Amino acid sequence: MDKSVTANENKQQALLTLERYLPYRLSILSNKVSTLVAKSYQDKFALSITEWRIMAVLGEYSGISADEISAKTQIEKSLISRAISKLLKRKLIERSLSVEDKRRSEISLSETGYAVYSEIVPVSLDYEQSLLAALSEHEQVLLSDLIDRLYAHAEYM
Amino acid sequence: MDKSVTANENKQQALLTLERYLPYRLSILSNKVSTLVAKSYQDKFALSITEWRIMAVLGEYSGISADEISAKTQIEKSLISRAISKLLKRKLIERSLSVEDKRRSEISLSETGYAVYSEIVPVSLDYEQSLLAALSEHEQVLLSDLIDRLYAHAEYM
DNA sequence: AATAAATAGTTGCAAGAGCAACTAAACGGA
DNA sequence: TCCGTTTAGTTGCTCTTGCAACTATTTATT
Repeated sequence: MDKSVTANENKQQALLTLERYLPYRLSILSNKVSTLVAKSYQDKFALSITEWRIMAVLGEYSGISADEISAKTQIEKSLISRAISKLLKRKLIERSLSVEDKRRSEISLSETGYAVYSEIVPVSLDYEQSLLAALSEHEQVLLSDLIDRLYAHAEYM
Repeated sequence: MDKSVTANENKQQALLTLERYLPYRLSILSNKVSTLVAKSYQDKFALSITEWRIMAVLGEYSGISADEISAKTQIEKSLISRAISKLLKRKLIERSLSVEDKRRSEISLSETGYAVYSEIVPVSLDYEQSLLAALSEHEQVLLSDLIDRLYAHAEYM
């Protein structure tokens, strides 16, 4: 018997074809895309995806707390805490304690951090664009919308 | 000054909004979906996502090698190797050495493994369906197509 | 046939991820 | 004001992930 003949051909069993299974396909697409983009800055700046995402939100929102970074990046707060230590050591970010709430810290990009940020952003956006070049303008908008709705629905489930 | 005011409002810098950045959005959507689906079988069968994916391909292709599983699941071969050991210990799969090629192993679901597989598949498919319920039939087809094209393009890059 | 190159699978190791326990500070009643 | 609860952040621990080195076997080259 041929090894690659499906095991289910004579069975009444519902068949799950992994290659067609949405959660799986999302996962490998996401993985491929993330590692692809990460390569564009890892050699030059030695930033992990987590670290880069933290810097990305800091580029947008300066002076926010670790918890807010966690919320915006969806990265677990212990990971944020450790990544922040690293970025502080490398002087890419700065931290000060909030006056009103001494538990809270206020984090922002340092001069160097902002320079790095400014260099990576265009590269990352270019990468996104060349990825999306596979789709028409209209399809890009569509995909964006579908992702948002799927996410909202998944969150709700 | 308001803490949440953007840091870039007065600068000529291209802005990367993480929440709108495709690689990021794909990543959190994929994560959300995977962990959601995983929950549906983890309590009952204590299978990791990796283990479940291996069993899923074995349900389709019986008697394939570790390398072929790796190719089909896109999971790194060392992870496959370790997952296989675990599944063997739990007697969910069986392994025999190929006669023609003694390096090669031929892996298939055990009786128990197939029983587990048969129980999980419908649950997983249901989950996929309830996820996709957020989209119309037409949109589902569309999404599927967009994912495929993006993936093909990313692989090509 | 002998040796080099390629392939299947395993294992070591170091980094990443995530849960949970913990400290310190702030808040919210009674 | 006092005490229980919540919140911000850190750290310990464990499991996962992924690269790279390694063994065993097979294939290719001369």
